[in-house]
Formats: sequence, structure tokens, C-alpha cells
Amino acid sequence: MTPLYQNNPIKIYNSLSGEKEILKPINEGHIGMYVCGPTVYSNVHLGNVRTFMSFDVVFRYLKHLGYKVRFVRNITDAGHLENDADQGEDRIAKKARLEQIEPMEVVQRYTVDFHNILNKFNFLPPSIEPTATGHIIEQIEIIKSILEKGLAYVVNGSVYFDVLEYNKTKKYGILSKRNVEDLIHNTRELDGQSDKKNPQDFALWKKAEPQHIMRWPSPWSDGFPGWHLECTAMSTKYLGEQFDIHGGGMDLKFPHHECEIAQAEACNGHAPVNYWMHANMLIMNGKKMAKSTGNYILPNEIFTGDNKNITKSFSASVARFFMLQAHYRSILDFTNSGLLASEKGFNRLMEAVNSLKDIKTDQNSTINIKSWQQKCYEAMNDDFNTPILIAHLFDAVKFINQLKETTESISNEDLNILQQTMHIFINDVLGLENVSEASNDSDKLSGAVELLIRLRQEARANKDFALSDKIRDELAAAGIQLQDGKDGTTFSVN
RNA sequence: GGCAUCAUGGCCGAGUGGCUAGGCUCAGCUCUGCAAAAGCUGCUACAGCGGUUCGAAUCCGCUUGAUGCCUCCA
Repeated sequence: MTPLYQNNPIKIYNSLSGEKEILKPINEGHIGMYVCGPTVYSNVHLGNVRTFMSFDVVFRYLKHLGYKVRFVRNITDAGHLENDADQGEDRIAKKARLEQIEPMEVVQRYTVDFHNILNKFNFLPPSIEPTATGHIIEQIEIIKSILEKGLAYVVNGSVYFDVLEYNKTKKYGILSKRNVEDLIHNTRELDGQSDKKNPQDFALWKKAEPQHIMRWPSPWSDGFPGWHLECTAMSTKYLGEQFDIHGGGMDLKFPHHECEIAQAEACNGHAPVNYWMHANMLIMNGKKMAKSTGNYILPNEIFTGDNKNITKSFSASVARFFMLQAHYRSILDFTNSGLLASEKGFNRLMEAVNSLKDIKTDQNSTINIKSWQQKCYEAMNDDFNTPILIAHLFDAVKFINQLKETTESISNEDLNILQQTMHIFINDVLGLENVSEASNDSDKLSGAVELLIRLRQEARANKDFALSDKIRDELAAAGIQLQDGKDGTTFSVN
């Protein structure tokens, strides 16, 4: 059987070129993808969730197309400084100091939180989830190599990347479309003295101050690696010197990803990544999310409803659906009304899916199901356009409801395609879970509700509307909604 | 201040040089014992000002605003 990817060329918006390009893997049928993971020094940010969700869908779709995908997403557990000044403190070390626990306790706590949240949102685990502290040796080797090439220098036990020297032969700023001259002119004065030759230079290795507890031996000092280096080390180790896709949040474009390119170019002499993808920001109520202003919500608070920015709790699937209704390259505004609208739409989608099993087939179809299916693929092939895909799924919802009304008809073969395609895109690709269907007690529940439906039918036949309405209203109050259709009554659980 | 991205109907959010997004809301109708659900119908937008073009919301310029980065953040 020919794999699906052969008939589904994917266009990816490459941040490097600023254009959509056809994805051509380095090795046919294989994709290497790296996504910058979280720094585990506090609870995972909801914006983080959106970014990782975008790449979760990319991962899912590539896999569905039959690619063998190696998806690497790191955990940053050292080296991410509070700021770029020489006194900048490691974020994890700082948290450890404030809470009076071991740095690795901080790492453990928030790594567990990260995994918990992502599980609730039904993320697929990456193929490899490496940590910065597990790859100190690899990072030291890269620093040695860059030093040998004359593109880094040692000062007081720290090693810095020499951006101006690098810029003589390569171009620093190709990803973020900046040039070094502009950077020099616009550099703000940092407080305090610096070991760096130029403010644009960035640390490859930092010497640890005596009180610094996170430290490893190196040829230059007891210290710790620079933040940008870990991604170069781990992506090279697991995906090679050149790989297909590198993703991350828009805010990492500069300087983080720019530095990754420079490090890899310096070390290996060629570009590390063919396709750079950047997910756009999540804002809330039109403004940047910030703890300090209260314009902030923790992922978990969506499930509990315990946050003043929302009026009720929302399931992870609804929140996921809400985010996927926007394209990954657009800014998305997280609002209560937006979530409410998405919840209604999501429920309508799921009810249509649930009713698929009751559809009666006919000799012929009044819909071109193959053409519809093709449109779904085309939406995803066009830079993973989930909002367009969802629009097509709602076309199917309308059609399914018309089938129930028997104003349209469908053949047995086409119904199978419809069912499969809905399942593929809703569950496998978008990663949405049908909550009501997943309930363990659904068999017992439906048995009991079926009984009440029959009693109500009898009451209605006897024109005992007081009783029939009582059954309907009290079930509704219990969260069970009856739906009268042409072929009898069904129900859904809210 | 510099760089980048963006600005769509009541709301959210796609897309395109000339032709349909989709969701939510709203109004009318059908169905119903009454509802709900569902179906049908309606609401026709593209920040402002110039320019290119036979034709632009879509391309270019300016203005205004938003978001991101430049300083920790996905």
C-alpha cells in the first residue's frame, strides 16, 4: 500500500524564508522534528500549552500520513538565566533558593506538573524527551569545537560566542531578519560590567559563582552551560547535524533560535534545520497574560473553573478545540465568551459523531464523500490549517443531521468512509476526545435513560403531558437532554 | 526608539486579485401536544487615506492601532 504522504504534499510556512514551502524530508518517509520544551521552574504556562499543542497536531498528522517521525522535545532543567547580565541567576537555582529545596526538586515538581497537564490535554508523548543536565558532556564538546574554529573566546572561566567574528563569514540574524549593525545600535546598556566583548555575544559556558549549587566541571571552570546550547546539543545528538523541522514559540525566534543556528553553523559549517516553524502567542482578553496584572490563568484552573477570568469550568477537549479553531500562526485571544461558543460547537460536533452509528444506509449517496474527504486532507496539507479542517468537519455535521432527517442518503461504502474520516481527523489528528462516549458507566446509564424514554413515550401516547414533561425536565436538570427525532428519542449527557 | 507580524460582519476566527469559509449569537419558518434538538431562510464584512490594475478586502505606500522581540517568557 502506498503511504498517504505520497499523495499529500505538505506546505509548511518556513520562518526562514517567510514563505510556504513543500515539505521535502531529508530521508524519504522519515521526519526529524525538534521542539523547544519548557524550562521547568514553575507551573506550565497556558501559552506553552498552545505552542506544544500546535506541534502535537503536526506530529499527529505527519504520523497519520505514514511518516516515521522522530519527535524530540527537551526539558530545560539548567542553564536558563534570569537575564543576560553576568550576575544573571539560573531560573531553577533561583526557585530552589526561594523555596529552600534542591534544584532537582524544583525540576522534578514542575516536570511532573508539565506531564500531568499535557496528559489532560491528550498530548502524544514525544519520541525522546531529553534534559539539558543529561547532556553536559555533549554541550562541552560543542563548545570545544566552536573554540577551535575561533568563533568563541574564554574570559574568566566563561565562554562566549563571538557574534561579530561569526558575522564576518556567516550572517547572524537570518531567521529574525535582523542585522548585526542594527543590534549594536539598539543595544541597551546593561547594568554592571560585562566579560563580553560585545553585548550581542552570548554565553556558551558560564563559570559558577561560589554559592551557585548547579555546577559541572569543564576545561574552563566549574560552571554550567548557556541556555541556547542545550538545544543544539540535543537536536544534533538525536536528529543529526541537519534535520527537517524545528519548532517553538514565536518569542524564541530571537535570540534563542538565532543562536542555535549560529552555534550549529559554527560547529558543523552548515545550517541545522530545513524548516523553521513558529507558533504565535496566546493572549487573554486582548492583552498579554501576566501574573502581575491578574490577566492570567493556569491550565488547571480551566478544568476547575477556579479563576475570575472564566465563568465556568471547561473540559480539556473543549479548550483544545477552542485553540485549534485558530491557526497556529495567528495570535489567539483566550476569552470566556470564546470558550462558551467553542463548547457549544464542540458538543454539536460530538453529538453528530455519536449519531453516526444510527445512520441508515441507502443504495446511493447524495453527497460526494470522497471529495469532502479530500478537502479535509487539503486543509491539513496547507500549513496544518486546523480551522479550515474544522469548518469541513462541520459540513459533515450538517450532512449527518440531514441524514437523520432523511433528507439526504448515503451508501454503505460512503458511510464507512465518513465514519473513518471523522475518527481520523477528530481523534487521531486533532486529538479530541469524546467525553460522553468515554464514560465507563455509559451502558448502565443508557439502559436507565432508555427506560425513562419509554415511560415518557407511554405518557405522551396517553396525553399525560404533565408526566412526560416532568420526566424530560428532571432529566434535563440532571444533565441529560432528550432529543426527539423522526425515529424516536435519543439523549445526550452534558 | 529599532525590527517583525497583524488589523475581517454582533462576537470568535479562515481565506482569496474578479465567484462559498466555519463556529457562536440574533430574527423568521418547518417539525413538536408544548419545548429542546435538528432542518430551511435571512443578517454580506474585510482599520483609515492614497496608489497599481479592466477589477483589490486580497499587491504597493503612508497613517493609526494591536501583539511579539530587542530585557526573563512558548
